[in-house]
Amino acid sequence: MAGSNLVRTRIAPSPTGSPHIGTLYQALFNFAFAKKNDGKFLVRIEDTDRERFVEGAEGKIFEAIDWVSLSENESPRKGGDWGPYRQSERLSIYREYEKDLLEKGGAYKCFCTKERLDALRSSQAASKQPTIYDELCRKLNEEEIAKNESEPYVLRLKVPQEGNLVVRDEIRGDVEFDASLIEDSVLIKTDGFPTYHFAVVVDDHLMKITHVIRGEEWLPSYPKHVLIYDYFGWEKPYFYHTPNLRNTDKSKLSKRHGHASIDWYRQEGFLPEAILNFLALMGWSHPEGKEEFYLSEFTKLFDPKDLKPVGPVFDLTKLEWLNGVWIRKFPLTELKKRLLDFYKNDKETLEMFKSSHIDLLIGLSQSRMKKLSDFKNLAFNNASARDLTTAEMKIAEKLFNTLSNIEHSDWREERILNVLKNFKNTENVSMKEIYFLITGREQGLPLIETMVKIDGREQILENLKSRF
RNA sequence: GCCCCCGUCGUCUAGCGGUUUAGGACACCUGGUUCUCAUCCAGGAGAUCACCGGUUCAAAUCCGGUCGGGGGUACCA
Repeated sequence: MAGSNLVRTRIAPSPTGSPHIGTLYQALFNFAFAKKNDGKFLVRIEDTDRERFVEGAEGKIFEAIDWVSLSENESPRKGGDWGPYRQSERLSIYREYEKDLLEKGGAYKCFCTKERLDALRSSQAASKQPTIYDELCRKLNEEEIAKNESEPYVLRLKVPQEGNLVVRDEIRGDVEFDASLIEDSVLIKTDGFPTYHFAVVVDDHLMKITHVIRGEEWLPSYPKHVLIYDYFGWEKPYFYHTPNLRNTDKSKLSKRHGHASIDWYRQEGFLPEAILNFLALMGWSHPEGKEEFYLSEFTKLFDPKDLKPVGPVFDLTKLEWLNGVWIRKFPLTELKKRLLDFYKNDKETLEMFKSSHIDLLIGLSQSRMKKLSDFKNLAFNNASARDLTTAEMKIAEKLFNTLSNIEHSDWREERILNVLKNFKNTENVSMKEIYFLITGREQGLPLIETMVKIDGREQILENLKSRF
């Protein structure tokens, strides 16, 4: 490819809001494939839309990339040989290639005003056949080009008026388009900024991208990109159009219907490992049918051509399960680190981490957490779920008396267990009820261990007494 | 409307013409372990492979059509 066998991939996010989970999805594939081939993975910021530009959004994209450890080799922040990596800083480059394209006959200047364009486009014939509209427009502009030379214009791609355009997608095979149905798209806007179509091609070529792995929403405009490559006489990279992640109602994963923002997953206490693992399972499957694997393993196995073209529904329930799997997989020290980081802005909870029992609490919570956010409630919430009924109060009082009979020095696990079992039989109550009486909760950390190692005799007795 | 892509349990998927009574995972249900819950273990239910037609001795697997879903149709990406 392009005079070198070094694989180079990229993601090209737009700084238009909080980073989207779909960006991570693309990043994962591009990162993995580059790594597999000892290539380079880069991040290019596509900030050509000044209307939708959001200050600070770029920083959040990199924050997300760092969070999941999909670190890039080249980018605006890391630099590289083929920068700048921000499109807004490449305007002069596009201008240069505009001239080139014009000379090669691949594009033309269009001086049409918005009004004239709308009129052309809305004519009945043109609305069905862009070719007609394009033809009119080309003719008008040819006549006017000399006298309008100083007026603002738009650069438009010259799409053939007839014939088929066949493009190759490495996942689906050849895809055929009718050229007469493709509009002469705008390549450079009046504000001097390029549109996506022009900028991607120029940049991917200049940045020596060998494999373009991008969302399937680009498939319909793919022939335009190919046209540009061909006009320039450039070698094309391989293209893979990945399926889009879907909401439960099958629509494209959006902020409206689902959880599209990476921030949300982070705030909920999902682990980067689990998210990546889960994302890898969308459209791809492990050759041995494994469900849980490390990024490093995925990186060795992944080939974008194995991707399924079907848009997968993003199933939060399975992600939660997988997150639990990863939480259980961690050694205690690692889990503690993650927890500490997760609660770093929650002063009150952070204070609780100073408890001398913290390691025990984490250990006991580990198999009971699906998300890091579950820990707080599991380990530190002592509030009763509800008040006791009068019948329960009677039993609670008996239980209190029974427990009180255990001497402080005898407050050991096996002793308590025996007493409780005995109580259960004589009073004909279930262990579940006893658990509730003592803890005030329907479920939670193991009862006896917490009674001995965490709360202690006095605390338990005091709590129990307050309930009746 | 037009163009393009897609269509296996509710969801993620295996399957690439015969080894398939279509396999695994999540979720769900049952049982076991257990001081509650969870973990863990064992088992169960769940898909006429969207539908119709064709090719073939043989089709979830190949072809065509229909329907359904998604995406695109911007001086947004």
